[in-house]
Amino acid sequence: MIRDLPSLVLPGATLDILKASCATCSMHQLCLPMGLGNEDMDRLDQIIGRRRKVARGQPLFRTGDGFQNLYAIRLGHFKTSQVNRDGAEQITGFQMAGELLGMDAISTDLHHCTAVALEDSEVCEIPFATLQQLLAEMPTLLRHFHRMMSQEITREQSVMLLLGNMAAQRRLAAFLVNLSSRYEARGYAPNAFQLRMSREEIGNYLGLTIESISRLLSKFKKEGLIRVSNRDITLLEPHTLKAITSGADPHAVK
Amino acid sequence: MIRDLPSLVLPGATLDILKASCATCSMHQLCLPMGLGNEDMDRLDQIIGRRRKVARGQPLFRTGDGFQNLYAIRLGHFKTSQVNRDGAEQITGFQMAGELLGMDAISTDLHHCTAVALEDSEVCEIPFATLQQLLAEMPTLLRHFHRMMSQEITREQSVMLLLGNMAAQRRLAAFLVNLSSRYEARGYAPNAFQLRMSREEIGNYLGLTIESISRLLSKFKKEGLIRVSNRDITLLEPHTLKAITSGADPHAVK
DNA sequence: CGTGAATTTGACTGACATCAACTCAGGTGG
DNA sequence: CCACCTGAGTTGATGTCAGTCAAATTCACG
Repeated sequence: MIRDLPSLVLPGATLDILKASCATCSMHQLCLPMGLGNEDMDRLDQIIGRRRKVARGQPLFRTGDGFQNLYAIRLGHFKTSQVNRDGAEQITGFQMAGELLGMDAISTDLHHCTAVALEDSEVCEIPFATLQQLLAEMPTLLRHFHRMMSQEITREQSVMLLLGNMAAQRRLAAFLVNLSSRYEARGYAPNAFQLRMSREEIGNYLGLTIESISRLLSKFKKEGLIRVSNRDITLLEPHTLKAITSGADPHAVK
Repeated sequence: MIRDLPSLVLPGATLDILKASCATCSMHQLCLPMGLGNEDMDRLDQIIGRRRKVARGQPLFRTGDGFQNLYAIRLGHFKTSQVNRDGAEQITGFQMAGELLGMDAISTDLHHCTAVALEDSEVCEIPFATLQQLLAEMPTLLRHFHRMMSQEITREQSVMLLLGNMAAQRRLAAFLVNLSSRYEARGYAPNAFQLRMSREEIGNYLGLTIESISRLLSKFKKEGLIRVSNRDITLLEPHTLKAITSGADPHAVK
């Protein structure tokens, strides 16, 4: 009845995209595997604007900025966050190479969140006006673009799921499992990677405090589920972590 | 610096759409105010499929169903929810007349959530395949469709904001204020309306228990902020409620 | 009216936050 | 090369908000 939703696992989109690369970008989501011919690909390349480097800690765009471009991350990691009226930041997502930033700005022509590089990064600017023209001419591209927006919606729903009814350790497990699957989809080792974000940022994203994150990581470590050293993480028992994500008691399993 | 984001207030999209009506639907979001000529409108009308009635408690679609149509709500209210692997429901949104359902299914051609009518309702089926063809021919419609998807993304981000860092009474205040603004946008009284969902559903949506919802409603009532009788709600001090939404202490204000 | 469901209210508990002290890594300058 | 400094992270003690459990009340509907 309940399918093995990719959406249960956190965000970031589980796209198997990125399989094709384009001249300018070497990889970005719009270079989908789904039947873009070479000719189409070339035309797409043309609209991919210049590359842009963003240094660690620098914003790619801010809440309230006018909307000109979408951005395909070529290299590096970003976080997107909103700021509450009382000044509290809420991180709404972490994005990595191959993911697309800025889709929330389409509705009002203003960015609704701020995107900041977590490390020195590089993006491709995609002028939205140009993209639109192209979409009208290329049905396959249009369809793909819609899939990507829809996927973003699904991703966010799964975060709502997490924030709405998961206990702290489930949230963290889901977070780790999600990162793992995204790295795997990109061809990296799924069970050993570097966290690009601070404990504080993880906590913010998961609706927990920095201390809770720290304690939970220690707990997982003590239980032999992971190895942690600073920001280096190794998932020793990804299967158990997935079980925790699904609500299983860590001790009941195993 | 921080704009008065509609997104801070919960979901549901604050669109001022619905201003135009179309023959089949009397109203739906695709009949945007933004410059659809009569001719375009007629063509749009043609693809709006048949109306469909959905009785209270009945699903419009379920998680895992194949994706055929988008649905514009013509009359009534719906909730969308996902089910966790351990069987717990998480409500991801409440939708009312003039809002669009099903956009999360575009990515995989499968519905990722279940939509259930909260009361006897009526929707317009919009066959997505047909819509797609039309989008390719009508740039204004395409642009509008993108806005709507983007708006859904923004809406969900604001729910994440709420679930991630708001205390219980802020969540409830935000929920009430959001409903209020959506009714207002539809031409209904903004400060007196009927809740279409149970306390349990509200609690589920806001990540709280039914008891918490009940207590908070009682508290707001005691403080003179609202009048409650069963599902009839009157916002007596919408301004104060908005202040609570933004993090102000209810007693500090006024 | 009567019966079951929904809601309210109260007492208690627990998970996570808060506050505070401490450790550690990495960088800087002498 | 080492002493120092700073910010990130860890760990512990304590507090509190919202959850849990339970009972009372009201509501919906036959």
